[in-house]
Amino acid sequence: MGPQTPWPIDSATVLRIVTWNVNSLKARLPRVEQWLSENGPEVICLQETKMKDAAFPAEVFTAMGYETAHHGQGQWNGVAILSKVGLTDVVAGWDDDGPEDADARILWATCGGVRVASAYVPNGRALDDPHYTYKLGWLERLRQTLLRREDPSSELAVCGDFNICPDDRDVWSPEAWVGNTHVSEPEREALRSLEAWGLEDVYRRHHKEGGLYSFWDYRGGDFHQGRGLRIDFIMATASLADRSVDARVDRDARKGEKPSDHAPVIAQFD
DNA sequence: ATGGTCGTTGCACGA
Repeated sequence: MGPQTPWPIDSATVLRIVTWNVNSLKARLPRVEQWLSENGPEVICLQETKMKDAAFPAEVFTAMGYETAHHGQGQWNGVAILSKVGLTDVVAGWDDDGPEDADARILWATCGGVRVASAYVPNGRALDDPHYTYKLGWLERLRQTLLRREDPSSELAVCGDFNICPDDRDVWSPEAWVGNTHVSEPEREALRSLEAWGLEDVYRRHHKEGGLYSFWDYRGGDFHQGRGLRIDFIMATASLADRSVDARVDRDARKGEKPSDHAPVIAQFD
């Protein structure tokens, strides 16, 4: 299935939500523009834009029919939401009473009646690295934000790069990843805690088998060797997840000239 | 995974 293949077939489409870590929107703009012109999802969440708000090419997306919101900082992080079905009530960052977070990693907006977050969860780097503690704290802060501000019975989707493999099906070699970030029990427990609040991994609802990934390291020919991880999710509340009719990863977007190391994850809702 | 690349920016670090 190439990006030229119509998906979904047509007519019944009400809402398609996409999440895509683009690993620099500046470097990726030609690929992102091309992909949007071929796929035209109603809502797309981007991560790792790696630019300041002033550099965000809103006009490119406006010309394609999208309203946009961007929360960036500069050379690292940065998240965006593009929507063809309205974009209101934008919240950039945490907007709580907690400590300042220098990293631009989360952005909220309401699109077509759905509360949407674009999230770039910290990588963690290593289990003994302070960044791993930051990662777990960041995930708990997300859970607290959901508890305090959002209603699990509403239609809501937290979309993004979670930098966690929920279980061993999501890792190309669980043996090779023992002792690493992305697969540790505290990270997996943090993800389960978000599920306990009321979120569901929409892709996993529709695809139960292993070996289905959304990220492949640039190094070592990992993509062509099939060495990937599934770490990018559309996490939806039950009322929204129940509307989902399918989900897929566009592996073709990982091929070709100057690809991101992540592929877009797409969920379709009736 | 031993590392193997690509992105930022600068001569190193993050993923």
